Amino acid sequence: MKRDSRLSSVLHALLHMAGQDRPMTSDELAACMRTNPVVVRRTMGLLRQAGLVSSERGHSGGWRIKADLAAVTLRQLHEALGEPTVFAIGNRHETPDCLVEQSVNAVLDEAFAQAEALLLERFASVTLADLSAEFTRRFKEIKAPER
Amino acid sequence: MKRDSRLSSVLHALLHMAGQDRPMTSDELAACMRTNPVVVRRTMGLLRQAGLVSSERGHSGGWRIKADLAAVTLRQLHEALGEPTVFAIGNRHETPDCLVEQSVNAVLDEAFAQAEALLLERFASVTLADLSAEFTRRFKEIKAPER
DNA sequence: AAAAACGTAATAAGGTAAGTTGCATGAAGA
DNA sequence: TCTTCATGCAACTTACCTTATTACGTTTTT
Repeated sequence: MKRDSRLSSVLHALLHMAGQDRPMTSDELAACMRTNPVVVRRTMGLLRQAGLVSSERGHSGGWRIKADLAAVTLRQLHEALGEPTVFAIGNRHETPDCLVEQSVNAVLDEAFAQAEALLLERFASVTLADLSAEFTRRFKEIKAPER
Repeated sequence: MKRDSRLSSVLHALLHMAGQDRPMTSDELAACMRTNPVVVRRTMGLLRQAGLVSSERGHSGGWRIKADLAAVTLRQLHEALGEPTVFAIGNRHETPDCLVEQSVNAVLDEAFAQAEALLLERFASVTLADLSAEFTRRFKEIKAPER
């Protein structure tokens, strides 16, 4: 199954943008992420709708982070992307007539709901600032390994 | 996104089989699940490889549950199906060069790993017997509602 | 005016689960 | 033994979804 990698993509993009003072263009971000600038616009457009980034057209235009890095959680980004389906596994029929299947669905749904709740809770606990710190930590580790 | 519904399917099938003394044919199961008998054979074949069901050919052949209902967990079934990918969301690149992307991946992977662990733990805690009991409960509730 | 950038719609490409067809094989019953 | 009913299996098709691409319009700066 083809997995939705937009959350991963926008995080990558936002962290690169965070290190810049000037706006970054869709072409620059696309080059970073090995994708197409139109895909970048489409995805970043969703973040703009959520008020997390802004875009400017014309010369020296591009994308800018609008929010405080410490105030943006992965969960907000997930929501900005339209809360895409989390699981690649699911029930065969959503509202079956068969009582057996209803029972199966109920039990599976409960398990999936718990796992999704945990995932979203984890997402809510991580901010862009945290990610940035994680990057800094890794960067230092590479420059001064085996301390 | 197209979701893998085989776990849901086999649970449905197994519960129907559990209520029967005779083997059930792929055609019968396919009719229950509104699918194709070949799909049933493909999926049930995986359970047979795991030793959970047996199949017999020819007249009065079909599928039978080999194991004790109380001894088979959803997790075992998930494993029998080849442990299909749980999440519909994932990293853009699995082993990126970019240190930023590595950091993003690491944090996301951690969250996904926790959620998957919880899901599998839930799966491990539910047996076919539990599902059967859930069905019985629902069945009684319908026959004697608002007690 | 030209160049650089985003905005958006429409379409193609690529991958995966599920569905379908066809034929071989084996077991039971007439 | 012959027919029927069942699984086994391979090959192919269909459906759907994400991502990529193409094309054109619009806005802003130089």
